[in-house]
Amino acid sequence: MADAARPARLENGRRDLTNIAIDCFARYGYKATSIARIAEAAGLTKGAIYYHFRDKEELLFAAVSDRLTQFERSVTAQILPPADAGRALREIARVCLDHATKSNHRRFIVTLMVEAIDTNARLAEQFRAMMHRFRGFLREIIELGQREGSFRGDVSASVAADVYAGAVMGAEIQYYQDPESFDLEGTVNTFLDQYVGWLQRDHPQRAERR
Amino acid sequence: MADAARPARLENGRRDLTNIAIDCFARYGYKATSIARIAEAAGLTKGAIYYHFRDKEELLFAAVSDRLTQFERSVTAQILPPADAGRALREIARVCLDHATKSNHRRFIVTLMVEAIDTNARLAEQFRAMMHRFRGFLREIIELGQREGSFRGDVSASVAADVYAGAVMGAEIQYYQDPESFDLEGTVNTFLDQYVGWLQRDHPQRAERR
Amino acid sequence: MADAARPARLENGRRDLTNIAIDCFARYGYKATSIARIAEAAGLTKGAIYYHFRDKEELLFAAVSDRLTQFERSVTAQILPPADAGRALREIARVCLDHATKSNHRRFIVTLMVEAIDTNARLAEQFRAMMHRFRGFLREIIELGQREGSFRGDVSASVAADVYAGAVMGAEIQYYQDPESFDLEGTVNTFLDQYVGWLQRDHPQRAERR
Amino acid sequence: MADAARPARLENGRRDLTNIAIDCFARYGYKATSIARIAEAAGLTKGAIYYHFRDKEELLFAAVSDRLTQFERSVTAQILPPADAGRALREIARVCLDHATKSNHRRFIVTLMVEAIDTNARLAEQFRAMMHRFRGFLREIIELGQREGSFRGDVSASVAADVYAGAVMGAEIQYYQDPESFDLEGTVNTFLDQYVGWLQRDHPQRAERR
DNA sequence: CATGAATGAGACTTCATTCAT
DNA sequence: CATGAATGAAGTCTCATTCAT
Repeated sequence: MADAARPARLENGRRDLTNIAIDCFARYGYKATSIARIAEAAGLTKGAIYYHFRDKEELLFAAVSDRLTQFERSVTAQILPPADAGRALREIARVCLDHATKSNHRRFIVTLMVEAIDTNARLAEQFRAMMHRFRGFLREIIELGQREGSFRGDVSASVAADVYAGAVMGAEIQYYQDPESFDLEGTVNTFLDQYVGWLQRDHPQRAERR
Repeated sequence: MADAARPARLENGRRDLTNIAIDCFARYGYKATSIARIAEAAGLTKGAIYYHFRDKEELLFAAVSDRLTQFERSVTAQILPPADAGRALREIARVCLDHATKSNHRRFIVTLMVEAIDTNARLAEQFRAMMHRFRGFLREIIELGQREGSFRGDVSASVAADVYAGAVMGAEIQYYQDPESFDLEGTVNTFLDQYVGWLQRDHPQRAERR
Repeated sequence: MADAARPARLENGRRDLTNIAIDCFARYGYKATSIARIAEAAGLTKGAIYYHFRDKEELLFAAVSDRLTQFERSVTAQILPPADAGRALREIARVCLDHATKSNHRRFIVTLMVEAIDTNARLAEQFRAMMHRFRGFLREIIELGQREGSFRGDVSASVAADVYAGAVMGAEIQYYQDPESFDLEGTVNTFLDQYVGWLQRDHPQRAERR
Repeated sequence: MADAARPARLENGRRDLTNIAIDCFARYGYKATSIARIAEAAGLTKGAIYYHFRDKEELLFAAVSDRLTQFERSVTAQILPPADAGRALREIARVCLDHATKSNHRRFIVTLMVEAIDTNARLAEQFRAMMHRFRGFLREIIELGQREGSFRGDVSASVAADVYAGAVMGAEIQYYQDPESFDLEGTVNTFLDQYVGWLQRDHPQRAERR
């Protein structure tokens, strides 16, 4: 199709392809992104893709793994060392919001995470694991705060982590759904105020019921 | 899902079909559910489906509308009249959890809500509107609490509603992702304690130091 | 679908339907006109059409027969009695042009006449017969002219009729193809001048040098 | 139609396919020719057709373009240089009759040309353009005759071209409609006698009225 | 007479995937 | 490594037609 001298667009095979692929996936959705589209975006033919990846699914998997790794790195990298647990929780939320608003990749990942639940077992497992690690990371921070004494000790760090993860993700989704009018930052900040306030309140004596 | 004894032929045309359809969609996902599959499940031929619905998309739309209406009804019906704002918020969450755990329809709806964002403009709009109504409903309850004096007046009822909606939805998604090991009820209850506690604290009458 | 009191649109079944049908056919073409479309245009349901006509094809056949009859009537009615053969030929052309430019029915008929050739044997036969009658009619006029002595006797009236029929039809088609810029009237008039001139020239009584 | 020995697999992709396709179209009509039929005739699968052509329509378009080009080539090739304008007009008619009687492709083209008018805008435009070129070609020949002095100068070369094109096409259609009994050659020859005679008659003084 | 529901066959089209060169 | 050509299965949709009520 391309005659004569076409500047070879790719140099390191797989890696470049996953980047291009996730771009396409993020723009059109997984199903609606045909191999042909990715191939075209990469300046290759479909056959070439199959040299690098057994499957469309494997391509997706690789692409998602890439992004996930990047995300996890950017969370842990910027947080450590978490001198102050409260501040750390705010930092993590900031990183999430950053990702959420700066490109559509994060949005695709979240979308896919939900989609994959009943669609792609292998991917679902990967996401499950990622969320598991994420919540584990949060839990550690909360436990740290508890050990430090800045966080109350009468709450399950584990459940608290779940609440946090859910609140941030739920806010994100509302934002994706309606970016024009949903105030993502305000919502998350309000949540953080309330959440961190709750964790820091030190009334072991005052039992919460139910 | 199909109630009791279905007499080989459908009687309520569209209505029955949307029920059957959403069952299939919920089990296999939208894309993976072929018209043929729905037709078979309904004991009809493909053509019959197209007699009732112009499109696969319209069938989805109708099916989703049905469910949404049902959900909204079950929320408003069981809540009104909301004598006590705090209790009302807990009730709503209970209804959501109920739907979330009793059938896969709700799960499908939530999944689809995310999927549709970049996939189906008309549906996305419907979900946007539904979420809008839902948050509006929550906001009214919160404002009621504020007027009653049981909720603090120094927070934006609107943002508070967003926080609530996000936290519940985020928890649900984590549960859908990992129903075996994610403690949905615990997470939501913990959130509610903290959230309602936050709303009830600090209102004029009740002095608070620090 | 139609509730309560709908003003019965049709009174004499078949006849009304053929009129409506040919309107649709002329607008969208035969294949592209579904029974549903005709039914809707008639304010009926598909089933009702099948009460009156065995087939879509029969409906077309009946509709075409109607039009053809009308056309033939309008040709013979306005021509008779053909005092002057030359003038009669001009009259006939005028009638054709009239039909050609005043509605899209004639255009549909011509289109269909060509289409039907390899598509619909029964219809093709009907058109063949119609053209046969038309050419026969022309031939008679020419023979009349020959007997009268106003037309030359050394040409086959039959072939002359064929030439005439073809020239008019060919002009029409060019016009249908490009109504904006094809000068139908001019073309046919020029043809008639030349054709009638040819028929009138050289006949025995009327000496002609060179 | 496919020349000589086709080695089980096609070699010239598109070109071969257009040939096979037009064969099918000419035999069964456009609508009645399914992609499956063409694929089978080509010894390929449906998918292969879609590799080469985006659409059934594009396949038709390509096939028609091919034929049209061939026709135009065979007209211009065999005519040039038109030493004698009168003879050239007879030659062109001969080429048309040749095409008309030797294969059903020409017949299909003419049929389609009429069908396409209200059915396929792009194709209609192509036919319009072709007819435009054809009439232009004829006009030039007539003008040549006029400059040479062998044709009378008091007629519009343009309208004369239209008359010629229509008469030949109209004769053809009558022939297609009834090949057994319609005398195509006789009709066209009679027309040519009369037409060329008319053009050659040099009476500027003898005005034709209306 | 007419309707509404349903059928069934077939059409077009898409796409992941394969493979010889 | 890469391409171009091809496959084959599946999917969505259309439509003439039938029939019980």
